[in-house]
Amino acid sequence: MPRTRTTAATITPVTALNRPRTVKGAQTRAGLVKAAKDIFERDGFLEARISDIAKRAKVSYGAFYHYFDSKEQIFREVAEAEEERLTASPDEPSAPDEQLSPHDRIRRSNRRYLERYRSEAKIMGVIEQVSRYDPYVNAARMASQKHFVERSERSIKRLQADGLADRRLDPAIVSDALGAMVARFSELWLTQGYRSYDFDVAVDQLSIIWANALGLPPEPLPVAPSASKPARRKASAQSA
Amino acid sequence: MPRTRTTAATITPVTALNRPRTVKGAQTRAGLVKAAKDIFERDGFLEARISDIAKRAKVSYGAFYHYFDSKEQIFREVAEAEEERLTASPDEPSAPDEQLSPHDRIRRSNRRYLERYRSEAKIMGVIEQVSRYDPYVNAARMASQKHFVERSERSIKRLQADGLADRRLDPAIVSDALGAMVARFSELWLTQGYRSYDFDVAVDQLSIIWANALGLPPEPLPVAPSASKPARRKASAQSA
Amino acid sequence: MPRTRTTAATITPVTALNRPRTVKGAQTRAGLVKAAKDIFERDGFLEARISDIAKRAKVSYGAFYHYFDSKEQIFREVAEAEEERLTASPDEPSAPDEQLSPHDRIRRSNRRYLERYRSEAKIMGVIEQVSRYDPYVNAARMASQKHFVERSERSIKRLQADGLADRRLDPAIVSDALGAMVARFSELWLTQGYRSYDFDVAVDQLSIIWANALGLPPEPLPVAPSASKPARRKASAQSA
Amino acid sequence: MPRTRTTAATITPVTALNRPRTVKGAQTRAGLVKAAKDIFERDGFLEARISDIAKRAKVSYGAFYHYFDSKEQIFREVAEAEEERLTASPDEPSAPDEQLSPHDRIRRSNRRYLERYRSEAKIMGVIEQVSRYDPYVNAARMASQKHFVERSERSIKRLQADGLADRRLDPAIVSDALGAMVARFSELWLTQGYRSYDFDVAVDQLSIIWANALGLPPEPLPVAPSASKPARRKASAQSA
DNA sequence: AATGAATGAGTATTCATTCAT
DNA sequence: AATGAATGAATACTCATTCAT
Repeated sequence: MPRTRTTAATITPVTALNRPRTVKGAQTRAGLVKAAKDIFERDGFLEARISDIAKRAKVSYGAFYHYFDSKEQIFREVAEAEEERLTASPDEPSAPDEQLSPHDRIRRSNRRYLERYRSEAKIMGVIEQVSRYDPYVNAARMASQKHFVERSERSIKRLQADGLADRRLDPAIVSDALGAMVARFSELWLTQGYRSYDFDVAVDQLSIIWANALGLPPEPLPVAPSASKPARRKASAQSA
Repeated sequence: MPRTRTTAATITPVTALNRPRTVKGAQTRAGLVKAAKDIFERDGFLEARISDIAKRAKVSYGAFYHYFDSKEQIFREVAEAEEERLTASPDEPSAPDEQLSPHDRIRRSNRRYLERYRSEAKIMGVIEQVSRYDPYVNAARMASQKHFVERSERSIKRLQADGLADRRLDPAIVSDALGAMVARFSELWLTQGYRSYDFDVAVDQLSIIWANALGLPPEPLPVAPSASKPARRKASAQSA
Repeated sequence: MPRTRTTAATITPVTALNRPRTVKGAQTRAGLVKAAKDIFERDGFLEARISDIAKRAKVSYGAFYHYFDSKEQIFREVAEAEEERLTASPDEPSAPDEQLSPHDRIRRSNRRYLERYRSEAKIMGVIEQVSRYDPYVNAARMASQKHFVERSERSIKRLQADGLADRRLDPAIVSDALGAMVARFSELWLTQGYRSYDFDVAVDQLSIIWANALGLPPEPLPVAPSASKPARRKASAQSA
Repeated sequence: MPRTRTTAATITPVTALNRPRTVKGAQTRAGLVKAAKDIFERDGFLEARISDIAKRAKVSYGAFYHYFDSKEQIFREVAEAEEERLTASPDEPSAPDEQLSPHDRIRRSNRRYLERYRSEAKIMGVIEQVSRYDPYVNAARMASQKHFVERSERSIKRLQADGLADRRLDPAIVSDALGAMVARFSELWLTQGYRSYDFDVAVDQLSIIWANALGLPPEPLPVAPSASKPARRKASAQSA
């Protein structure tokens, strides 16, 4: 097929792709994946040319097809790697969850997501695009989203059981909705250049929305003994 | 150029090539738009063929180009019509806003959005797709989103001024975020078949999240004077 | 698919080919078929290039695909036309069959076949080639062969019923075998340049074999009253 | 040139690139030939992939090219082996030819040919295919055919000299034609699945045609002294 | 002897768009 | 207004063959 028709129907190809069996082969393959990501970031999926990928990896046209079946396939590999990165456990063990207040856990989780999204914003934008017509990429996107949503869902259930969260909330829908909020907000803000916010402010605001939405009791003030008006906290939060 | 690549750079003016000057011409043009929508719904933007559109409109190849410059252009027209439909004022004048409680206004607004999204879910899915690579369509999508967001923003400001909404909230970010939540939740649920929810439950839950997020004071019970526990309200809210 | 893989599995394509709807279109299409035959004769099927066909027909690349789906398809059309030519009724009504002796009918039939095969020997050679890997072309080849075989079969049955042909013969197998003989002999002689025979001699010899094979009684001498030795006839037959 | 088009012009010498010098090498080479035959039988020549041949022989890509120049070359070797098998002298010395009647010799010869063709029908079909575009394979096919034809030709001459065969027959043409008949009938019947005949019946019928064609005097009944009607012989012939 | 990574020329095919009628 | 024939640029993909190890 001379022209890639990005069809949902395209099922996994018959031709098995070659797994590299030597160190050199593994390097070549890795180089292709790296090059592909660069090209996809630069040109988007549709405009990306296999020839450009091969050229940037400094290998021949054929080398590409030695390891990959198609542009779709290498993109899926790039996308999967990104989704894994997005859901990976943090490198530093950090404070154990138990020590943190619900508010802090929400904040930490949102910050982490936004930081990771931002650091790979360009390719995330392309993944968002492709996920709308490649069911495979969409599945990977969904799997990653599910990771966050299920964590929220468990957390919401626990908070409800503890009498800390609004009992009217359906944990499944609410975690979907809040997950959708963060994901779409990230895309809008970080890949589509829609308005520009201060990073810390955005983290803070999303976290307030999240905590409020769950109906969490007001957060005890971090350090100072008194100070009760919410309006005051705003400033301190933004400066964080 | 025999073939237009769907390039982000291609931003042609909206002006249609030929405005029909006769009744028959207007019919032909309208038939093409109608046919295009059907084909886009069936095949998506990338897979849609001008030939299929012309065939379905029962006109020739050339007739298409008599009225439209390109596939992009006719899609933009379809997309714009949808966005307008989404943001249109309700047909029935309904109760004046002033009469409604903030909670009810939120609920009504969410219900209207979800209803409209659902009734055209198929083409909305395609618009979501195309908006990721056609800046013009994206602009239309954003304009429609802005419509909702700005309304929320004004509303949040007013509620904050009235001491009814959490003052820590930045109205701009929050309205963006909540708008993102509803938009993305709609897409996930109504076009990507991700889980399936009861329509009324979904409206209700999104509205609770929204009201909670703004920190609105608890809603007075609709009819009965007493009954204070939130848990009880759940049932009545769902039946709304 | 950038490279034609001549696969037996290739089923009829989904894309309907365009039927010409104007006189000009019909001319273009016919020109392509003519050009294709020339190119196939010159280069064989595998080596033939669509671009060469289009060039020779003095139309663009796209014009080819306006009327045909693939190289296979246009070849099939060329092949079918040849097979039809091979089995077509003679232009001149000629002497009615009833008037002819069995020997003469055999001779006339063989002559006609060989003449027709010879006049299109080049393309027949290509058809023989392609019929070995394109089941569709093979089917056309078989259909034409069947035409001759069934005629022989009926004839053999009649001759057996009349006591003129060897009753041990199974009409189906024998007509297949004699049909195979003439077909393969034609290919060997006329397309593969295997030995070179005088045309009339070849017709005569094949016809003698055929008549002998059926066990027909000796043919009464054409003109002369006596002369009984077969050997003598040879000369006169060859000169026919 | 990275890719050899199967061109009629490509006539490379038979000399193998590397004759194996060790036992192991000879095994590898033999394994490749065996694997090649399997793959050619399964996929045909055009669809056969060197990679599949190497895989089936459980050796690497490079090993193939250590022993063979090209796909053409290994096919030629496979084809030659088949043609040799087809023309090989029978294993059992059998009754000396002199003892057999002309009818019996014809029958024995046809039976042997059909048996051998049938036992390797799959690869014979591929050889028929390739012989139409590889002149080298065609030459091998012709050589084998010539083997039979020349034997027939000598036999016909002898029978004519003995007054047993129709003197009008030109031994060269007739042996070509009858050889063509048996060869093509075999292909049609045994590789193309055209009708299906009982093996013994087919041998018998071809032999009757052959004997009749030569104008041999009727065969004396095998055992019994009397019984003169030809029709009766059919049964006994079939049981042969 | 053997491995398998790397090469890259060669071509069918698509389909938006133009234009003569 | 409408037809539909004609255009042709653009590219993914194959796989025989080479070659460094």
